[in-house]
Amino acid sequence: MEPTRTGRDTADTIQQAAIKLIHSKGYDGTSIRDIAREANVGIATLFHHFGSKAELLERTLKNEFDHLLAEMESALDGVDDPLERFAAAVRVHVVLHCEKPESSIVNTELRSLEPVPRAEVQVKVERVQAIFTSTLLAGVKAGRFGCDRPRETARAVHGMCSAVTAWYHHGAGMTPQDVGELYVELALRLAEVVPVDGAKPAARRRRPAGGS
Amino acid sequence: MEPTRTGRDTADTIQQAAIKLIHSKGYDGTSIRDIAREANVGIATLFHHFGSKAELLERTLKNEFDHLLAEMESALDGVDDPLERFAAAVRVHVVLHCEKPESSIVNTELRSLEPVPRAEVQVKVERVQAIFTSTLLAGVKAGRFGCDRPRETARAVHGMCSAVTAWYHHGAGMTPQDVGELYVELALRLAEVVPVDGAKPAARRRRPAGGS
DNA sequence: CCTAGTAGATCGATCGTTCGATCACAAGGG
DNA sequence: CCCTTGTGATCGAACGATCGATCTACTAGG
Repeated sequence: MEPTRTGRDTADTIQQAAIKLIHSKGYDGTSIRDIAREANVGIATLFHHFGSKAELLERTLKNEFDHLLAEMESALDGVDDPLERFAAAVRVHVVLHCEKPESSIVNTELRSLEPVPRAEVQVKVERVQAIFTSTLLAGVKAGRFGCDRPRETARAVHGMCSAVTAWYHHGAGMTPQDVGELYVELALRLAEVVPVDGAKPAARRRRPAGGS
Repeated sequence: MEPTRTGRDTADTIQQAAIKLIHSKGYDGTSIRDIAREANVGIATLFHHFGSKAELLERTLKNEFDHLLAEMESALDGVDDPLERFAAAVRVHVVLHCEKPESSIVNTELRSLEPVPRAEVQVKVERVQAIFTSTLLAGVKAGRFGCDRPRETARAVHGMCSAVTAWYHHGAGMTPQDVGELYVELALRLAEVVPVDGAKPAARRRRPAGGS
Protein backbone atom coordinates (compact mmCIF):
# COMPACT_ATOMS: atom_id res chain seq x y z
CA MET A 1 0.00 0.00 0.00
CA GLU A 2 2.60 2.56 1.07
CA PRO A 3 4.27 4.21 -1.87
CA THR A 4 7.62 3.41 -0.28
CA ARG A 5 7.88 -0.31 -0.84
CA THR A 6 11.09 -2.24 -0.99
CA GLY A 7 11.99 -3.93 -4.23
CA ARG A 8 11.52 -7.38 -2.76
CA ASP A 9 8.02 -6.60 -1.56
CA THR A 10 7.06 -5.22 -4.96
CA ALA A 11 8.33 -8.33 -6.72
CA ASP A 12 6.41 -10.55 -4.31
CA THR A 13 3.24 -8.54 -4.75
CA ILE A 14 3.56 -8.87 -8.51
CA GLN A 15 4.11 -12.62 -8.27
CA GLN A 16 1.09 -13.14 -6.04
CA ALA A 17 -1.03 -11.07 -8.43
CA ALA A 18 0.27 -13.18 -11.31
CA ILE A 19 -0.57 -16.43 -9.52
CA LYS A 20 -4.10 -15.27 -8.77
CA LEU A 21 -4.85 -14.04 -12.28
CA ILE A 22 -3.13 -16.86 -14.16
CA HIS A 23 -5.01 -19.35 -12.01
CA SER A 24 -8.36 -17.91 -13.05
CA LYS A 25 -7.68 -16.93 -16.66
CA GLY A 26 -4.57 -18.79 -17.77
CA TYR A 27 -1.16 -17.45 -18.75
CA ASP A 28 -2.02 -16.25 -22.25
CA GLY A 29 -5.41 -15.08 -21.06
CA THR A 30 -3.76 -12.76 -18.54
CA SER A 31 -2.12 -9.61 -19.85
CA ILE A 32 0.79 -7.72 -18.40
CA ARG A 33 -1.61 -4.87 -17.79
CA ASP A 34 -3.96 -7.10 -15.79
CA ILE A 35 -1.14 -8.18 -13.54
CA ALA A 36 0.20 -4.66 -13.08
CA ARG A 37 -3.27 -3.35 -12.21
CA GLU A 38 -3.87 -6.20 -9.74
CA ALA A 39 -0.53 -5.49 -8.08
CA ASN A 40 -1.09 -1.71 -8.12
CA VAL A 41 2.07 -0.97 -10.05
CA GLY A 42 2.86 0.43 -13.46
CA ILE A 43 3.80 -1.61 -16.49
CA ALA A 44 7.38 -0.38 -16.45
CA THR A 45 7.74 -1.43 -12.82
CA LEU A 46 6.82 -4.93 -13.76
CA PHE A 47 9.38 -5.01 -16.54
CA HIS A 48 11.95 -3.52 -14.20
CA HIS A 49 11.64 -6.45 -11.78
CA PHE A 50 11.04 -9.14 -14.39
CA GLY A 51 12.64 -8.82 -17.78
CA SER A 52 9.69 -10.26 -19.66
CA LYS A 53 6.34 -11.90 -19.17
CA ALA A 54 7.92 -15.30 -19.75
CA GLU A 55 10.51 -14.66 -17.05
CA LEU A 56 7.76 -13.63 -14.64
CA LEU A 57 6.03 -16.94 -15.23
CA GLU A 58 9.24 -18.92 -14.94
CA ARG A 59 10.36 -17.35 -11.68
CA THR A 60 6.86 -17.56 -10.24
CA LEU A 61 6.54 -21.26 -11.00
CA LYS A 62 10.00 -22.03 -9.65
CA ASN A 63 9.20 -20.02 -6.55
CA GLU A 64 5.98 -21.89 -5.87
CA PHE A 65 7.64 -25.26 -6.39
CA ASP A 66 10.55 -24.38 -4.15
CA HIS A 67 8.07 -23.36 -1.47
CA LEU A 68 6.17 -26.63 -1.79
CA LEU A 69 9.38 -28.65 -1.74
CA ALA A 70 10.67 -26.79 1.31
CA GLU A 71 7.41 -27.36 3.19
CA MET A 72 7.37 -31.05 2.36
CA GLU A 73 11.00 -31.61 3.31
CA SER A 74 10.48 -29.66 6.50
CA ALA A 75 7.47 -31.81 7.37
CA LEU A 76 9.54 -34.95 6.90
CA ASP A 77 12.53 -33.62 8.78
CA GLY A 78 13.19 -35.57 11.95
CA VAL A 79 10.50 -38.15 11.24
CA ASP A 80 12.03 -41.61 11.23
CA ASP A 81 9.14 -44.06 11.06
CA PRO A 82 8.59 -45.01 7.38
CA LEU A 83 4.83 -45.03 7.71
CA GLU A 84 4.85 -41.63 9.37
CA ARG A 85 7.14 -40.18 6.72
CA PHE A 86 4.78 -41.28 3.95
CA ALA A 87 1.78 -40.00 5.89
CA ALA A 88 3.46 -36.67 6.59
CA ALA A 89 4.21 -36.16 2.90
CA VAL A 90 0.58 -36.75 2.00
CA ARG A 91 -0.69 -34.57 4.82
CA VAL A 92 1.37 -31.49 4.09
CA HIS A 93 0.83 -31.78 0.34
CA VAL A 94 -2.94 -31.93 0.70
CA VAL A 95 -3.14 -29.19 3.32
CA LEU A 96 -1.07 -26.81 1.21
CA HIS A 97 -3.14 -27.48 -1.90
CA CYS A 98 -6.36 -26.89 0.03
CA GLU A 99 -5.09 -23.68 1.58
CA LYS A 100 -3.77 -22.22 -1.64
CA PRO A 101 -5.48 -23.89 -4.59
CA GLU A 102 -4.37 -21.17 -7.01
CA SER A 103 -0.79 -22.40 -6.73
CA SER A 104 -1.87 -25.47 -8.67
CA ILE A 105 -1.23 -23.42 -11.82
CA VAL A 106 2.25 -24.83 -11.60
CA ASN A 107 0.88 -28.05 -13.02
CA THR A 108 -1.19 -26.59 -15.83
CA GLU A 109 1.03 -23.76 -17.07
CA LEU A 110 4.22 -25.72 -17.62
CA ARG A 111 3.29 -25.81 -21.28
CA SER A 112 3.60 -22.03 -21.54
CA LEU A 113 7.32 -22.16 -20.75
CA GLU A 114 10.06 -22.45 -23.31
CA PRO A 115 11.77 -25.86 -23.48
CA VAL A 116 14.74 -25.00 -21.27
CA PRO A 117 12.93 -23.40 -18.31
CA ARG A 118 10.20 -26.02 -18.65
CA ALA A 119 12.74 -28.78 -18.20
CA GLU A 120 14.14 -26.99 -15.17
CA VAL A 121 10.71 -26.78 -13.57
CA GLN A 122 9.93 -30.38 -14.44
CA VAL A 123 12.95 -31.39 -12.41
CA LYS A 124 11.19 -29.85 -9.41
CA VAL A 125 7.98 -31.69 -10.30
CA GLU A 126 9.92 -34.92 -10.24
CA ARG A 127 11.42 -34.00 -6.89
CA VAL A 128 7.93 -33.73 -5.42
CA GLN A 129 7.01 -37.03 -7.03
CA ALA A 130 10.24 -38.55 -5.68
CA ILE A 131 9.20 -37.71 -2.13
CA PHE A 132 6.05 -39.79 -2.52
CA THR A 133 7.91 -42.58 -4.30
CA SER A 134 10.85 -42.80 -1.92
CA THR A 135 8.79 -42.70 1.27
CA LEU A 136 6.45 -45.36 -0.10
CA LEU A 137 9.39 -47.52 -1.22
CA ALA A 138 11.01 -47.16 2.19
CA GLY A 139 7.80 -48.34 3.82
CA VAL A 140 7.67 -51.36 1.54
CA LYS A 141 11.29 -52.21 2.23
CA ALA A 142 10.65 -51.91 5.97
CA GLY A 143 7.77 -54.34 5.65
CA ARG A 144 5.16 -51.80 6.67
CA PHE A 145 3.45 -51.59 3.27
CA GLY A 146 2.27 -54.53 1.20
CA CYS A 147 1.84 -52.54 -1.97
CA ASP A 148 3.12 -54.52 -4.94
CA ARG A 149 3.56 -51.75 -7.50
CA PRO A 150 5.03 -48.95 -5.38
CA ARG A 151 6.17 -46.66 -8.19
CA GLU A 152 2.84 -46.62 -9.99
CA THR A 153 1.01 -46.37 -6.68
CA ALA A 154 3.09 -43.36 -5.70
CA ARG A 155 2.04 -41.71 -8.97
CA ALA A 156 -1.57 -42.39 -8.09
CA VAL A 157 -1.12 -40.95 -4.59
CA HIS A 158 0.49 -37.82 -5.99
CA GLY A 159 -2.30 -37.40 -8.51
CA MET A 160 -4.98 -37.97 -5.91
CA CYS A 161 -3.41 -35.41 -3.57
CA SER A 162 -3.02 -32.80 -6.31
CA ALA A 163 -6.60 -33.22 -7.47
CA VAL A 164 -8.09 -31.91 -4.22
CA THR A 165 -7.90 -28.44 -5.75
CA ALA A 166 -10.53 -29.52 -8.28
CA TRP A 167 -13.27 -29.89 -5.70
CA TYR A 168 -12.20 -28.48 -2.34
CA HIS A 169 -13.28 -25.01 -1.37
CA HIS A 170 -13.44 -23.36 2.02
CA GLY A 171 -16.71 -23.43 3.85
CA ALA A 172 -17.55 -26.91 2.65
CA GLY A 173 -17.65 -28.30 6.16
CA MET A 174 -14.08 -29.52 6.11
CA THR A 175 -10.94 -27.67 7.12
CA PRO A 176 -7.74 -28.23 5.14
CA GLN A 177 -6.53 -30.26 8.10
CA ASP A 178 -9.61 -32.49 7.91
CA VAL A 179 -8.92 -33.13 4.25
CA GLY A 180 -5.28 -33.82 5.04
CA GLU A 181 -6.12 -36.47 7.63
CA LEU A 182 -8.69 -38.06 5.34
CA TYR A 183 -6.22 -38.28 2.49
CA VAL A 184 -3.57 -39.75 4.79
CA GLU A 185 -6.04 -42.54 5.51
CA LEU A 186 -6.81 -43.00 1.82
CA ALA A 187 -3.13 -43.00 0.89
CA LEU A 188 -2.40 -45.61 3.54
CA ARG A 189 -5.08 -47.82 2.01
CA LEU A 190 -3.35 -47.49 -1.35
CA ALA A 191 -0.05 -48.38 0.30
CA GLU A 192 -1.69 -51.41 1.96
CA VAL A 193 -0.48 -51.01 5.50
CA VAL A 194 0.61 -54.38 6.88
CA PRO A 195 -1.18 -55.14 10.16
CA VAL A 196 1.27 -55.78 12.98
CA ASP A 197 0.40 -58.83 15.11
CA GLY A 198 1.13 -58.92 18.84
CA ALA A 199 2.18 -55.41 19.71
CA LYS A 200 -0.34 -52.72 18.97
CA PRO A 201 0.98 -50.88 15.91
CA ALA A 202 1.26 -47.66 17.90
CA ALA A 203 -1.78 -45.99 16.46
CA ARG A 204 -0.63 -43.07 14.44
CA ARG A 205 -0.84 -39.72 16.12
CA ARG A 206 -0.51 -36.27 14.76
CA ARG A 207 2.85 -34.80 13.94
CA PRO A 208 5.21 -36.28 16.55
CA ALA A 209 7.13 -33.08 17.17
CA GLY A 210 4.79 -30.58 15.63
CA GLY A 211 6.94 -27.54 14.96
CA SER A 212 5.77 -24.98 12.48
CA MET B 1 -7.98 -35.41 -47.43
CA GLU B 2 -10.16 -35.23 -50.52
CA PRO B 3 -11.14 -31.68 -51.43
CA THR B 4 -14.76 -32.80 -51.32
CA ARG B 5 -15.44 -33.13 -47.65
CA THR B 6 -18.85 -33.07 -46.04
CA GLY B 7 -19.65 -30.36 -43.56
CA ARG B 8 -19.72 -32.76 -40.67
CA ASP B 9 -16.28 -34.09 -41.44
CA THR B 10 -14.87 -30.59 -41.63
CA ALA B 11 -16.37 -29.62 -38.30
CA ASP B 12 -14.95 -32.76 -36.70
CA THR B 13 -11.53 -32.13 -38.20
CA ILE B 14 -11.54 -28.60 -36.82
CA GLN B 15 -12.57 -29.82 -33.36
CA GLN B 16 -9.84 -32.44 -33.25
CA ALA B 17 -7.28 -29.84 -34.33
CA ALA B 18 -8.56 -27.53 -31.62
CA ILE B 19 -8.28 -30.25 -28.96
CA LYS B 20 -4.73 -31.06 -29.96
CA LEU B 21 -3.51 -27.46 -30.04
CA ILE B 22 -5.39 -26.24 -26.96
CA HIS B 23 -4.01 -29.21 -25.05
CA SER B 24 -0.44 -28.23 -25.84
CA LYS B 25 -0.67 -24.44 -25.80
CA GLY B 26 -3.88 -23.53 -23.97
CA TYR B 27 -7.00 -21.80 -25.24
CA ASP B 28 -5.70 -18.24 -25.31
CA GLY B 29 -2.30 -19.45 -26.46
CA THR B 30 -3.87 -21.02 -29.54
CA SER B 31 -5.00 -18.67 -32.30
CA ILE B 32 -7.80 -19.18 -34.76
CA ARG B 33 -5.15 -19.25 -37.46
CA ASP B 34 -3.25 -22.04 -35.72
CA ILE B 35 -6.37 -24.17 -35.58
CA ALA B 36 -7.31 -23.44 -39.18
CA ARG B 37 -3.81 -24.33 -40.37
CA GLU B 38 -3.75 -27.55 -38.34
CA ALA B 39 -7.12 -28.55 -39.79
CA ASN B 40 -6.10 -27.53 -43.32
CA VAL B 41 -8.98 -25.11 -43.75
CA GLY B 42 -9.28 -21.37 -44.21
CA ILE B 43 -10.14 -18.95 -41.45
CA ALA B 44 -13.56 -18.18 -42.92
CA THR B 45 -14.38 -21.89 -43.06
CA LEU B 46 -13.83 -22.13 -39.34
CA PHE B 47 -16.17 -19.21 -38.70
CA HIS B 48 -18.70 -20.72 -41.06
CA HIS B 49 -18.98 -23.87 -38.91
CA PHE B 50 -18.49 -22.20 -35.53
CA GLY B 51 -19.75 -18.70 -34.98
CA SER B 52 -16.82 -17.66 -32.79
CA LYS B 53 -13.74 -18.97 -31.06
CA ALA B 54 -15.66 -19.20 -27.80
CA GLU B 55 -18.37 -21.29 -29.45
CA LEU B 56 -15.74 -23.60 -30.87
CA LEU B 57 -14.37 -24.18 -27.38
CA GLU B 58 -17.81 -24.63 -25.87
CA ARG B 59 -19.02 -27.16 -28.42
CA THR B 60 -15.71 -29.01 -28.32
CA LEU B 61 -15.76 -29.36 -24.54
CA LYS B 62 -19.39 -30.46 -24.51
CA ASN B 63 -18.66 -32.95 -27.25
CA GLU B 64 -15.74 -34.50 -25.38
CA PHE B 65 -17.73 -34.75 -22.17
CA ASP B 66 -20.70 -36.30 -23.92
CA HIS B 67 -18.37 -38.86 -25.43
CA LEU B 68 -16.85 -39.71 -22.04
CA LEU B 69 -20.27 -39.94 -20.42
CA ALA B 70 -21.59 -42.18 -23.17
CA GLU B 71 -18.59 -44.50 -22.90
CA MET B 72 -18.91 -44.74 -19.14
CA GLU B 73 -22.64 -45.39 -19.20
CA SER B 74 -22.16 -47.95 -21.93
CA ALA B 75 -19.50 -49.72 -19.86
CA LEU B 76 -21.88 -49.93 -16.91
CA ASP B 77 -24.84 -51.02 -18.99
CA GLY B 78 -25.96 -54.51 -18.10
CA VAL B 79 -23.54 -54.87 -15.21
CA ASP B 80 -25.46 -55.68 -12.03
CA ASP B 81 -22.88 -56.51 -9.39
CA PRO B 82 -22.13 -53.33 -7.39
CA LEU B 83 -18.43 -54.07 -7.12
CA GLU B 84 -18.20 -54.70 -10.86
CA ARG B 85 -20.07 -51.50 -11.66
CA PHE B 86 -17.64 -49.43 -9.61
CA ALA B 87 -14.70 -51.26 -11.14
CA ALA B 88 -16.03 -50.79 -14.65
CA ALA B 89 -16.42 -47.05 -14.14
CA VAL B 90 -12.81 -46.76 -12.99
CA ARG B 91 -11.54 -48.99 -15.77
CA VAL B 92 -13.18 -47.20 -18.69
CA HIS B 93 -12.36 -43.77 -17.29
CA VAL B 94 -8.67 -44.59 -16.92
CA VAL B 95 -8.38 -46.34 -20.27
CA LEU B 96 -9.97 -43.43 -22.12
CA HIS B 97 -7.74 -40.90 -20.40
CA CYS B 98 -4.66 -42.94 -21.24
CA GLU B 99 -5.65 -43.38 -24.86
CA LYS B 100 -6.51 -39.73 -25.44
CA PRO B 101 -4.75 -37.61 -22.84
CA GLU B 102 -5.32 -34.42 -24.84
CA SER B 103 -9.01 -34.61 -24.07
CA SER B 104 -8.15 -33.74 -20.48
CA ILE B 105 -8.27 -30.10 -21.57
CA VAL B 106 -11.90 -30.27 -20.58
CA ASN B 107 -10.78 -29.99 -16.99
CA THR B 108 -8.31 -27.16 -17.39
CA GLU B 109 -10.06 -24.92 -19.90
CA LEU B 110 -13.41 -24.58 -18.16
CA ARG B 111 -12.16 -21.21 -16.93
CA SER B 112 -12.03 -19.89 -20.49
CA LEU B 113 -15.78 -20.26 -20.92
CA GLU B 114 -18.31 -17.56 -20.13
CA PRO B 115 -20.39 -18.15 -16.99
CA VAL B 116 -23.42 -19.67 -18.72
CA PRO B 117 -21.69 -22.25 -20.94
CA ARG B 118 -19.28 -22.98 -18.11
CA ALA B 119 -22.15 -23.88 -15.81
CA GLU B 120 -23.58 -26.11 -18.52
CA VAL B 121 -20.31 -27.97 -18.90
CA GLN B 122 -19.90 -28.24 -15.15
CA VAL B 123 -23.18 -30.09 -15.04
CA LYS B 124 -21.52 -32.72 -17.21
CA VAL B 125 -18.48 -32.78 -14.93
CA GLU B 126 -20.79 -33.49 -12.04
CA ARG B 127 -22.45 -36.26 -14.02
CA VAL B 128 -19.10 -38.01 -14.37
CA GLN B 129 -18.45 -37.49 -10.68
CA ALA B 130 -21.92 -38.83 -9.90
CA ILE B 131 -21.10 -42.10 -11.63
CA PHE B 132 -18.19 -42.68 -9.27
CA THR B 133 -20.21 -41.55 -6.26
CA SER B 134 -23.35 -43.56 -6.98
CA THR B 135 -21.57 -46.80 -7.81
CA LEU B 136 -19.44 -46.49 -4.69
CA LEU B 137 -22.49 -45.71 -2.56
CA ALA B 138 -24.35 -48.67 -4.03
CA GLY B 139 -21.44 -50.91 -3.12
CA VAL B 140 -21.46 -49.61 0.44
CA LYS B 141 -25.20 -50.11 0.75
CA ALA B 142 -24.84 -53.65 -0.57
CA GLY B 143 -22.24 -54.35 2.09
CA ARG B 144 -19.46 -54.90 -0.42
CA PHE B 145 -17.45 -51.80 0.52
CA GLY B 146 -16.47 -50.80 4.05
CA CYS B 147 -15.53 -47.25 3.08
CA ASP B 148 -16.77 -44.83 5.74
CA ARG B 149 -16.67 -41.56 3.78
CA PRO B 150 -17.98 -42.61 0.38
CA ARG B 151 -18.62 -39.18 -1.08
CA GLU B 152 -15.17 -37.82 -0.32
CA THR B 153 -13.60 -41.10 -1.36
CA ALA B 154 -15.40 -40.97 -4.70
CA ARG B 155 -13.90 -37.51 -5.24
CA ALA B 156 -10.47 -38.95 -4.52
CA VAL B 157 -11.05 -41.84 -6.94
CA HIS B 158 -12.16 -39.44 -9.65
CA GLY B 159 -9.14 -37.25 -9.10
CA MET B 160 -6.77 -40.19 -9.08
CA CYS B 161 -8.24 -41.53 -12.33
CA SER B 162 -8.09 -38.14 -14.06
CA ALA B 163 -4.49 -37.57 -13.04
CA VAL B 164 -3.14 -40.47 -15.08
CA THR B 165 -2.81 -38.03 -17.97
CA ALA B 166 -0.11 -36.22 -16.00
CA TRP B 167 2.35 -39.11 -16.15
CA TYR B 168 1.16 -41.81 -18.57
CA HIS B 169 2.55 -41.89 -22.06
CA HIS B 170 2.59 -44.69 -24.58
CA GLY B 171 5.67 -46.80 -24.78
CA ALA B 172 6.20 -46.72 -21.03
CA GLY B 173 5.84 -50.47 -20.71
CA MET B 174 2.17 -50.36 -19.83
CA THR B 175 -0.80 -50.42 -22.14
CA PRO B 176 -3.86 -48.33 -21.32
CA GLN B 177 -5.56 -51.59 -20.34
CA ASP B 178 -2.74 -52.38 -17.90
CA VAL B 179 -3.17 -48.99 -16.29
CA GLY B 180 -6.94 -49.52 -16.17
CA GLU B 181 -6.61 -52.80 -14.32
CA LEU B 182 -4.05 -51.36 -11.93
CA TYR B 183 -6.29 -48.42 -11.10
CA VAL B 184 -9.27 -50.73 -10.60
CA GLU B 185 -7.22 -52.48 -7.93
CA LEU B 186 -6.19 -49.17 -6.36
CA ALA B 187 -9.75 -47.86 -6.39
CA LEU B 188 -11.00 -51.04 -4.73
CA ARG B 189 -8.47 -50.50 -1.96
CA LEU B 190 -9.86 -47.01 -1.44
CA ALA B 191 -13.38 -48.47 -1.36
CA GLU B 192 -12.23 -51.07 1.19
CA VAL B 193 -13.68 -54.22 -0.32
CA VAL B 194 -15.26 -56.35 2.40
CA PRO B 195 -13.81 -59.87 2.33
CA VAL B 196 -16.52 -62.50 1.93
CA ASP B 197 -16.18 -65.47 4.32
CA GLY B 198 -17.15 -68.94 3.25
CA ALA B 199 -17.85 -68.68 -0.44
CA LYS B 200 -14.92 -67.57 -2.52
CA PRO B 201 -15.69 -63.96 -3.47
CA ALA B 202 -15.71 -64.93 -7.13
CA ALA B 203 -12.35 -63.42 -7.89
CA ARG B 204 -12.95 -60.62 -10.28
CA ARG B 205 -12.26 -61.36 -13.90
CA ARG B 206 -12.00 -59.07 -16.83
CA ARG B 207 -15.04 -57.61 -18.47
CA PRO B 208 -17.73 -60.30 -18.28
CA ALA B 209 -18.49 -60.12 -22.01
CA GLY B 210 -15.09 -59.11 -23.35
CA GLY B 211 -15.51 -56.33 -25.88
CA SER B 212 -13.18 -55.65 -28.76
C1' DC C 1 25.08 14.03 -10.44
C1' DC C 2 23.87 9.27 -10.09
C1' DT C 3 21.29 5.33 -9.36
C1' DA C 4 17.00 2.69 -8.41
C1' DG C 5 12.19 2.69 -8.76
C1' DT C 6 8.09 4.31 -10.79
C1' DA C 7 4.90 5.93 -14.37
C1' DG C 8 2.47 7.15 -19.00
C1' DA C 9 2.88 7.27 -24.04
C1' DT C 10 3.85 4.61 -27.85
C1' DC C 11 5.60 0.99 -31.17
C1' DG C 12 5.10 -3.10 -34.30
C1' DA C 13 2.95 -7.57 -34.18
C1' DT C 14 -0.79 -10.42 -33.62
C1' DC C 15 -5.35 -11.26 -32.13
C1' DG C 16 -10.58 -12.42 -33.17
C1' DT C 17 -13.69 -11.15 -36.39
C1' DT C 18 -15.93 -9.43 -40.71
C1' DC C 19 -16.30 -8.91 -45.62
C1' DG C 20 -16.82 -9.84 -50.54
C1' DA C 21 -15.79 -13.18 -53.91
C1' DT C 22 -15.41 -17.87 -55.61
C1' DC C 23 -16.58 -22.91 -56.35
C1' DA C 24 -19.62 -27.11 -56.69
C1' DC C 25 -23.96 -28.78 -57.25
C1' DA C 26 -29.05 -29.34 -57.41
C1' DA C 27 -33.58 -27.53 -59.11
C1' DG C 28 -36.42 -25.60 -62.61
C1' DG C 29 -38.01 -22.83 -66.82
C1' DG C 30 -37.28 -22.35 -71.67
C1' DC D 1 -30.87 -30.08 -73.99
C1' DC D 2 -28.98 -25.45 -71.98
C1' DC D 3 -29.15 -21.72 -68.89
C1' DT D 4 -30.48 -19.36 -64.80
C1' DT D 5 -30.96 -19.20 -59.97
C1' DG D 6 -30.08 -20.48 -55.26
C1' DT D 7 -27.47 -22.46 -51.48
C1' DG D 8 -23.79 -24.18 -48.60
C1' DA D 9 -18.87 -24.46 -48.19
C1' DT D 10 -14.66 -22.36 -48.95
C1' DC D 11 -11.12 -18.82 -49.33
C1' DG D 12 -7.77 -14.57 -48.69
C1' DA D 13 -7.77 -9.64 -47.52
C1' DA D 14 -8.66 -6.29 -44.33
C1' DC D 15 -10.37 -3.90 -39.82
C1' DG D 16 -10.14 -2.34 -35.06
C1' DA D 17 -8.51 -3.83 -30.63
C1' DT D 18 -5.15 -5.45 -27.69
C1' DC D 19 -0.89 -7.69 -26.86
C1' DG D 20 4.23 -7.69 -25.07
C1' DA D 21 7.76 -4.66 -25.02
C1' DT D 22 10.30 -0.13 -25.29
C1' DC D 23 11.11 4.68 -24.65
C1' DT D 24 11.39 8.96 -22.20
C1' DA D 25 10.69 11.41 -18.08
C1' DC D 26 9.83 12.30 -13.12
C1' DT D 27 10.94 11.49 -8.06
C1' DA D 28 13.78 10.59 -3.93
C1' DG D 29 18.08 9.35 -1.34
C1' DG D 30 23.17 9.74 -1.00
